[in-house]
Order: sequence, then structure tokens, then C-alpha cells
Amino acid sequence: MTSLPDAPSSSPSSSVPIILDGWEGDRGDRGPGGGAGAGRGDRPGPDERLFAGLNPQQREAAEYRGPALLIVAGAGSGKTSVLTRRIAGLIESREAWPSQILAITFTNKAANEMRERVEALLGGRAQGMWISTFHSSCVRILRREAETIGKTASFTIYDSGDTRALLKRIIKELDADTLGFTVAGTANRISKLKNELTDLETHARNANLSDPNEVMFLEIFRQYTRALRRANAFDFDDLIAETVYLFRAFPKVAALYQRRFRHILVDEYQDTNHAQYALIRELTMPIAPAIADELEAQGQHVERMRDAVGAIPGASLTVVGDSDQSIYAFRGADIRNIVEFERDFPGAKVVLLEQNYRSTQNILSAANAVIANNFDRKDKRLWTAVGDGDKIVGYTGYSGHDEAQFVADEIEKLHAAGMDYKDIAVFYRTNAQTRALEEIFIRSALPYKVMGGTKFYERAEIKDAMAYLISVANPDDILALRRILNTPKRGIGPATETQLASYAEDNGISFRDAMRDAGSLGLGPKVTGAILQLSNLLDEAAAKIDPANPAGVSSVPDVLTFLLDGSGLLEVLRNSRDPQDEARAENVDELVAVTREFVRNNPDGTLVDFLTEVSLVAAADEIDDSSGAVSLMTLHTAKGLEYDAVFLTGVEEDLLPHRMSANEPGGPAEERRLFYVGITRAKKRLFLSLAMTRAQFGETAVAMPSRYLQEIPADLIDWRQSPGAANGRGGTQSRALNARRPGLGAGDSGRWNDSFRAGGFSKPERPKAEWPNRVTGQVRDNSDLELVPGDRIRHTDFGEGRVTAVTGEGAKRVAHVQFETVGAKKLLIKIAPIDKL
DNA sequence: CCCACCAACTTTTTT
DNA sequence: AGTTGGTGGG
Repeated sequence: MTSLPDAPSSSPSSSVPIILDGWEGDRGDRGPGGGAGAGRGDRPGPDERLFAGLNPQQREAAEYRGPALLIVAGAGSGKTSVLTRRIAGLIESREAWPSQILAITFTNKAANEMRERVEALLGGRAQGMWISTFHSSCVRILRREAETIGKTASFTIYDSGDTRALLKRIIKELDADTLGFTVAGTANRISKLKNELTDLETHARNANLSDPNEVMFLEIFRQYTRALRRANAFDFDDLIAETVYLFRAFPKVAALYQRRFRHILVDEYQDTNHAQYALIRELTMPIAPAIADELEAQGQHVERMRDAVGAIPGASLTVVGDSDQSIYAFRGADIRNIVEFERDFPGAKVVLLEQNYRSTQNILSAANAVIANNFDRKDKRLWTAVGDGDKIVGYTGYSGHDEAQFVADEIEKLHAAGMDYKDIAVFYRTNAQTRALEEIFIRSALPYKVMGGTKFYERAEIKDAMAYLISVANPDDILALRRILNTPKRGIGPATETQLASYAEDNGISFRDAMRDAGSLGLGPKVTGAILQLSNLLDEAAAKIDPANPAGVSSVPDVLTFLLDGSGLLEVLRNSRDPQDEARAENVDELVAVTREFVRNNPDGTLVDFLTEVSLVAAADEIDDSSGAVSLMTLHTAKGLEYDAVFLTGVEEDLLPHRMSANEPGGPAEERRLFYVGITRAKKRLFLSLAMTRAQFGETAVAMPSRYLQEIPADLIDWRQSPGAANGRGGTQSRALNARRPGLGAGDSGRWNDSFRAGGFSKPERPKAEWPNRVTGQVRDNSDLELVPGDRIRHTDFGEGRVTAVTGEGAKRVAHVQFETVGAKKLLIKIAPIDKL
């Protein structure tokens, strides 16, 4: 830890930097150099301290100066080190002020990490630097410039759930479902259009109006757009697209940012979509002499930046990416952005980083072999100097639960051998796969944390509480108002809601004003009173955060508590007899704690800042490195992370590659990249597992080994139980890797089967009859079971064993048991299927 | 307007 | 399997 007397080291680097700051730290043209055009000559000599430890390619990437630089960074090649040193070098050498740097990362977590590392390199001098995600950066710009495009700075950000809710209303109102419109499909289509920067009018012009389907879609799109505008809201895709439109429509506004950001760095460039690409293009555009004149007339310091003809040259652009890790095509990511970078930015310098500092050679060889099957790629081979390491371990379970048990057992072995839980991760393709894993992990008393999935902020009770806050911050947000109108129940049903809406429509007032005027609607006294009470509550809360309030502005937790008390939301949950409501009340309490934490990290943070932060949290942001738990996540969430040991589960056909990807062009290749990303997260140990049968929709379906398994040289995998060996249950299907599968000729597949058999596998350790799907459906409560070391017990799956120790308290009491047949296990006493003998 | 019961659908990945 | 949405009686 560096400690400088002048550095406010208490800076909340762990929180997302979203405060609407001024242009502090920006010293305009008195700044060092002009950015891109600055020559090397007037720069102090290279700082050996900064670049120590970099290999020649890394160093070149960190030190190169020019208008455009593409760093092709293979997995684990130290690109974050390069980026942070590049930024630190620019500042250290006084080529740029911190405020002239814009660094875009994929997640907030990556942004925070980068900020911390830059600060560590510079001893804290990173104030004014923008290091954030595309979405966070755009929100900052849009809030600043909201009035220019007819919004207010307190606009709401609609997440995909909000978008779906809104579309559902519209589709229902238009009876569009009879034409085959689904919420998901429509949302997807609109999202695609926005990512392609096709706005409503453009799309309407090109639409085929003789197709009733097209006409209906246009109508939905139109109503959706209008609803967003009226609600003073943007959806996720708008954040990027609207910023681009803003820059294109208002060159003077664009010039402010073009002038400010002289060095733009973009991480994970292979996953940018067209809108993000366009945004980068706008930001790196030179400023025309006439606009520069205007900036100067406004008192902006620009004269030292201008070139011979009076223009301000475009910012310098650095992008980092690896087309082999492009896994977001489904979201509009366009691999061409990185493949055609040299064409888009003529004169661009390209640096390749191929040395891997993360994984063992065995892991890298497997990764290289897999990705080599994607044909239209630049060949690139990762290598490492650390040696072969352990073999990859493979396992084929009889069921998803058996597979999960294998994972749990191996994790315990690793832990016993000294590996921290937090250095272990379990990956899967779909969130649904967490169920079996969680059931087994809970039973095994294995500490774990699920990243993403059903997120905290997606829970109904949290969305309810948030809707109260949103209604206060943005009274135009009808979606939020509708949500809280009858939550908790206060007798305001759909009929009343419709009356309020049409009253607002008829009188040309907002829904919120209609609520204030509920007395003139001629509703029953009880309903009228309920509406007015809610309306007053919101008004009082709004007064509490009004900057003009002489009593001062209340903090976010105070406003939230006020709303929770006034609405009775929390009280209703507490008094409910539904046992799940207890947990919901705890979640709401947790939200209050979150707001407290927010205020601690952002003393000047406003309610809008808080809402922004919440809207933009990603699955990967939740990862807390200090927690001593195993991390469970999807392969997508895993991107950019690394772990000592990685378990890649469900390596089966229809799961990886996923069934849904089969029809999509480039689907199988993208799924292969996903597999590649998963493999390359592992530093020391890699485990690949699959199951013979997998439960889905309550039915148990037969699963086949993934085609990608064949692509790994057989001698790299040590199969504890190979797909070829673990057949027999039911006997109708061959488990072997050459089992009939579309798209694979029978000719070459026997070889694979043989190699798996030759690869050696031990006999199944346990009698299979004990296994199939016995885990679910057993509700037990052993809270009263008293166990002491020495007791003998019987477990429904593991047989008999002796208790060696008991740890933990209350509901979390854990028995350490030495079983006769399966060895040592840890069991959560409360729910383990055990009996004392 | 509220609640209880039954039918249908879910699961691809996410800022 | 579990949740969500629709329907019908109170």
C-alpha cells in the first residue's frame, strides 16, 4: 500500500465512480502535451520502475505512441498490466492529465480493479480519470446533457426486466400475441435495432408496409419508444445509442468530450457492438476548426491543442481484445470491429501478446487444440514458461447430482491440500444448472457463492422498494408508479389504475398529477384516501431530497426508511404468515444496508447516483475476493477472471454447445469460444465434467458428451470415469463419445472412443444404483439431532460412518464424518439425510 | 378487489 | 420442479 501524505487514500475505490462530478482536475490546454500528436522527444526518459517486469511485446504495447494501437492479447497474457502501465506512463511522463484519460472496461469490477492498479502505480494521482463501463460513461454524459435531448437529469434506466414489463403491456393492449409476437422476441428485435443504431424512423422508412407483421412490430416499437420518452426513461441500449445520436446531432456537445478525452482505451474490444464502435468513432474524431473556434470563444482552453489549420486532432485510441474470446455476438457484438481495426484506423499499430502467465502448459494445449477448430481465425498459439502441470481431470456422472457430488468431493480434496475456497470456481453454461450444484454443496457444507443468476436487485420485494425510490426521483416514471400503486395492498386495483390513467390522458396531465388530484375522480372514499395518502408520502419524500429544502437534504437511507415506514411495505412482510416473507423482509433490510454502504462510499452521492449504480451492476461486479467461498457462475460471467482451480461442468451436447445455438449462424463457433474462455480461466487445475442424464423441466433426459471434448488431445485428460465407460444404466444408449450425433461421420469417431478407453479410467467408485436423482424431494430437519465425535451414523447415499468432529453453530452445525466406503465428508447436520445408529 | 386453485411454461448467455 | 398467470367464487 502506498501512502502519500497528500493522497486522500480513503477514496472509495471499491464503489462505482458515478458521481456527477464537474470537470475537476481538468486543466485544459495548460495540460502537458496535446495527446495523440505529442512526440516522444519532450517526454522524460522512460520510467524503468513502471515498466519493470514486462516482456518486450508488453513493453512495446505500453510505450507505443500514435493515433491508434491494437493490442491482440491472448488469454492470460497480462493485458491489464499493460493497460495500467500505459495509463500510468502517460501521466508520469506528463503527456496527459488524468482527466484526459477515458478507459472503458466490460464490467464495473474490472473498472475498479484497473483504477486501483493505476492509483497504486501513480501513488493516488488518478482523480478525474474516467475508468468505467460503456454504460456508466454514457449515463454520465447523458445526465450532464439531458436537457439538450429533452430529458431531465433524473431519468430512469430501464433494465431488461422493466423493458419486458413494458412490452408485455403494449403487446397485450395491441393484441399482438395473436400475430405471434412474444415479449422476449420483440425485446430482442428492438435491442438489435438499437445496437445497430437503427432508430424508429429509419426502420419505418425501410419497412415493408404490406406485411401486417411488420406493421404491427412498428406499432409496438412506436408505442414502446413513446412510453420511454413519456416516462423520462432510457433502456440499456438507449444509453449507448442516444449518446451517439447526441454527439451526431450536436457537434458542439461532442466537441466538449472530444477535447477532453485525449487518450481513449477500450478493453474487451472484441465484444463491442456497432453502437459502441460508433461511440468510440465519435469520441476520437478531430474537431473542425470552426467548432474549435467556438470552444475557444466559450472560454475553453484549446489553442495549444490546435494544429496548423486550426483543427484539434482526434484522440489517441488504444483497444485491447482477443477475437477468440468473443462470446457476445448474441448481444450484437461484432467481431469485425476488432478484425477490421487496421482498416478502420489506417496507420494503426498492432502488437501481439502470446505469452501466457496464467495457466500450465497442459491447460493451454487443451485450449489451443479446441480453438484451432474455429477456421476463420488468425492463428495464435499461447505458450507458457511454467511447465506442464497436472493433467486435466475428467469425470462423467450418472446424473447432474452425481456430477455435483464429484465437484464437491474434489473441491474438498483441494481444500484439504491447502487451496483456498476463494481460489476455486465452478462454471456452467446455463443458470438452471446451479440447482443440483447448490443442493449438493449445501449438504456438503461447502461454502459457495452464486454470481449473477437471480440477482438481488431482481427480487420482487427489492424492485418494489426501488420503485418507491424511483417514483420520488423521477415522477414521470409510470412503470415505477404503477408498481407501487397497490404494493403493499391498499385496495387500488387495475380498474382504478385505468381510471387514473385516462383521467391523466383526458386532462393532459401526468399520471402523478392525476394521483394528486384523485379527489376529483369520483372514486370511492376509501380508494381516494389510499391514493392521496400514497401521493402525499411521495411528495414528502421528494421534499426531503429537494436541494432547495431549507432543512437540508436527507440521505438515501433516510429517504428509503421514510418510504418503507410510510408505505408499510416492510411491516406487511414482517406480519405475513407466508414463511417466505420473512426472507423478503430481510432482503429489504439488506437494501437499507446497501444504501448505508453507498452513502459511506459516496458521501455526496444523491438518490439519482444510487439508482444509477444499482441499474448498472453486473453479475461479475458482485464478486467479493475476500469471501472464503467457492464461486459459481456462468461461462459468460467468467470472462476476464482467473482461478487456481476451475470446474467446467455440463460439457454435454445441447448444453455446451447449447441447443439454442444450433440454428444461429456462427453459433457452434461461438459456443466453442465459450468453452475456450472457460478452459483458459484455470491457472493450475482444470476439471471437466458431464452427466449421463440431466433433469430439465422436471423430466430426466439423456445427455451426450459434448463434441468439444473430442477436440482435446486424449493424453491431456485423466478420466476418472470416462463417457465411454460410464454406460449401462438403461442400456439403450451408448455413452461413448462416438454415439450417434448429427453432423459427425461415423468413420472417424471410433478412434475417439478408443482413445477414451485407452486413456484409462477407474471403475465407478460407488454402486450406481444408489445415485439416480435421489437428492431432491427430501425435506428433512435434523436441527434436534445431537452428534458428538465418535457417534456412528448412517447416510442414505454414503452408508455408515463415524463422526470425527462437529463444528459450527445452530442451523449451520457441520458434522465431519469418516465413511467406510466413500471416505471423509462434511455434512450440514440440519439437512443431511442421516440417522444416528 | 382479493384470494385460492389450476394450467402452462420454463432454460442461453447479459450490459 | 417450480413459478407465473389466468380464472372463478367470495
